[in-house]
Amino acid sequence: MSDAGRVSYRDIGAELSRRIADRIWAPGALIPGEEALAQEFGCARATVNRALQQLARDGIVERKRKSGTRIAISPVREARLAIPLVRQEIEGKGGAYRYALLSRAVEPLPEGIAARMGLTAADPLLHVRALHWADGAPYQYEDRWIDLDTVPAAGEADFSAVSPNEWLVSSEPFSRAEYVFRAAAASEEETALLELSPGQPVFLAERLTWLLARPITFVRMAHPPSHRVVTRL
Amino acid sequence: MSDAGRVSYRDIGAELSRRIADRIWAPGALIPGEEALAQEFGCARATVNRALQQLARDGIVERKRKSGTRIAISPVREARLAIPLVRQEIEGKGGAYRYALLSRAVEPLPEGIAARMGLTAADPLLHVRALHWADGAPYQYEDRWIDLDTVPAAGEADFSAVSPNEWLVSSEPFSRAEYVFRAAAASEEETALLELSPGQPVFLAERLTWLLARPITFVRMAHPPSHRVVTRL
DNA sequence: GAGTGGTCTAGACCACTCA
DNA sequence: GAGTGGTCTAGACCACTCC
Repeated sequence: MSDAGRVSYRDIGAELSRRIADRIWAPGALIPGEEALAQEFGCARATVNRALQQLARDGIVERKRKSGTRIAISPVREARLAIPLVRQEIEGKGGAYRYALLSRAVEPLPEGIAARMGLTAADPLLHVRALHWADGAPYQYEDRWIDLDTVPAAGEADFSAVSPNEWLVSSEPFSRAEYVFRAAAASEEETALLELSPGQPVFLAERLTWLLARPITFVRMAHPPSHRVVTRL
Repeated sequence: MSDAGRVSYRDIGAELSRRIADRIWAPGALIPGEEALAQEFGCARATVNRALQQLARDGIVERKRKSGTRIAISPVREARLAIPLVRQEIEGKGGAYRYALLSRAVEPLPEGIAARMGLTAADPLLHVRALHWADGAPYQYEDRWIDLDTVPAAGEADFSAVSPNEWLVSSEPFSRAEYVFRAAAASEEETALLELSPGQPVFLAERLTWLLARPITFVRMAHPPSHRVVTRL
């Protein structure tokens, strides 16, 4: 037995990727079935299957039963975007993290945010505003609304030491979220808090989180224009 | 045999997720080994393994040989960001797509971009500028540099009918790409082309693509502030 | 050394989809 | 109906890591 020569799903994935890159199989082309590839590589079909499933997850190929596996025409590749806590994000870059609570009050929900959360405007929600610094410079202004019906325990938390970001993650770990990234002109408040010059834009990341069908929190995170969101594929 | 009652890796993933959500296993906790879970669920270890690998990919658990599997303390969940072609992006939303080439010339590479591409400033590269519309409104201004040493065929393409975006995707495989999202004040050119009011910001997506160690292309895509990048997790 | 996850195999049956 | 991928099994051995 050639134990050392055992074929791995990585080997197969690499070889298939090479063939695609080298245009041996052009975009749109149908490639051999799993059985045939297993024979060619001298391995079990399950091993080929695993390699192909990975390529399919990465958007390199498209698979359909009965039809077979094709090279994706336009590689709608998916980027993976890690979304850490602000503190981890800053400390991960070697920066010094500082946090301060700006305000905390139960207030009526503004209409625009109510619509996005699927709630009624003027419903009372917990409104928390906070600022995060990296190395002494303003890094993120956090403007958050929390539904106390869904997360009653948030009513007891005072957020002066632990940011609502971290508090929520550690108390409600498992939920569905939607992120929106966009650019906007900085409001007066944002200009002041982030120490911007007038007219500078902000980078906005807005996150909406649900626990099952109930909204937990909506947060708007404003960053100075030096902010970068980086991803690789 | 209860064929209908066969246990799927999805069932196991769902049940484990439920236990995590219900805090039966708190963040940081060590969960039973694969062997034990396989016995509990009455299935093969491979099935449990597949479920756990998926949870690990999603950042829900962390696995280490010998140590076992733990619930992730802070779910640094990864968002998946689909990166389609501009045309697909627009048509996928039901919009009418239009494209026009603005300019195409071999020019010396500006210093800032040369540094990011790992090239020497003043190297001659193909500079292509183009505009993409959705439903008659400017959607994206594309400002692209292409390394003709790596992609000589681009010298023959005229890009008047097919955007460089689509041409490159369908003719040149790439091995690695890096995206940067950020906000910036619109330049005069961007203000004019995207039909913005003075002082409005733009949303920038910059993409750098390599074939092995060689840079293929750098592109800066500027969108009006109405643009949204949306992702779920 | 020993425990736990990582991977491969050979075979089987199922599920979807095309013709 | 038939072809192709999707999944599960039972068993085996390997690889990493903690002690």
